[in-house]
Amino acid sequence: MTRKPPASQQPFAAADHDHQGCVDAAVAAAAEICAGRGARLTRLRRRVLELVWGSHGPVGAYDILERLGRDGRRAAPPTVYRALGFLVDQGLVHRIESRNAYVGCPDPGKSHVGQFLICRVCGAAAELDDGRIHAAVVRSARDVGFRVQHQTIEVMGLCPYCQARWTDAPDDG
Amino acid sequence: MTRKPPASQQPFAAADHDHQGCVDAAVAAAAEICAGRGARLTRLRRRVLELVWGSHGPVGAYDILERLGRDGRRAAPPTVYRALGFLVDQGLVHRIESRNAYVGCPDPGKSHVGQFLICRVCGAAAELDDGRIHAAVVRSARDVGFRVQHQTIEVMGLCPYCQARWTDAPDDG
DNA sequence: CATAAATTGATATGATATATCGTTTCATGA
DNA sequence: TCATGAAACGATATATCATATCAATTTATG
Repeated sequence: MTRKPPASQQPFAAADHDHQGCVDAAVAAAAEICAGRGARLTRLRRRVLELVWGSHGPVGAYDILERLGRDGRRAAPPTVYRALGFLVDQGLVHRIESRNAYVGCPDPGKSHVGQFLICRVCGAAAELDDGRIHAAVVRSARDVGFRVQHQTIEVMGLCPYCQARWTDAPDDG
Repeated sequence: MTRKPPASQQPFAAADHDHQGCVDAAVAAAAEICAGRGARLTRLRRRVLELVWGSHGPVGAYDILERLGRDGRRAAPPTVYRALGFLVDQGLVHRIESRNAYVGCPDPGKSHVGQFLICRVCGAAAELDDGRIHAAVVRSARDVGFRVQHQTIEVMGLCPYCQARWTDAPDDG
């Protein structure tokens, strides 16, 4: 190991982390997963995945579209949405409903029902996979006769790095 | 009591419930809350609230716009969004992020950090206010150094009434 | 009533997402 | 190799959701 651990091992990445390592790890993991499933991680899809991983925060589809344009590739919205759809279907990317945006899954081999923590200051997102939260939701739903199929859990607040500089905001627990 | 209990006392309303009672109760509660705060529940805002309460499911802003048009009132999108903004600010209506839609709060005097259960079949939404879920999220976030400010919890699945007729779907817990 | 603030109307535009159909690429087998 | 069908992609148009801006109206209050 000559570089810092990838994001998959830390909920929030430090400001000075080796982000290219995150991108490379995500692409490598995606390639392996797709190969194992016979799913085609085409050049376009790989590029969109890289662009989603351009930061640790959720990225809008039109941001990706614009960056594709800078590559010299002429792309229209359906091109991006189809690629994102593929990546979401494969569990490589998650959609953040409260932002209409997309974020890379830091551990696509495992969780696909995660909870997202999103920093209001720096925009970084962390994905948790806390079985206690999941179970608490299922249990509470069952108490009222509801059968859970999918959970959307998106939490806004302050990441550890931003709390140090922004400590006057009210919290919620 | 000559009518069935309003939705505020049942997480999911039966198909044959007295829905006008739900609407009336919501408007009455809203009027009382606004009066107590010096907030103005104008005719437009009251009408939008009624339209949000047109069903127990989330309603889109443009659906409300169209229904306002049927009233004979000429309305443009900002009119609806401003009214919805007021109602959301007052805690009378909640936005469902995963649907880009709005649903009436069945108990606006109390919870404003609820969890939503939304039926995939009939579209009905129920609002929970389960402190255990809330606490589980806050605790798990705190474990990774994250300070929670707002939680968005939206759960898709099958309501009790629809499960009886649609029991072959996979669940998530 | 005068006035200022709040609300609403009206126009334009921005932001996000999908339907549709034609073309290209790719895996597969004759 | 190359025919073939399926998958992916390009391109155009349009649907859907939301806000910026400024003018007109209504409302609370002195």
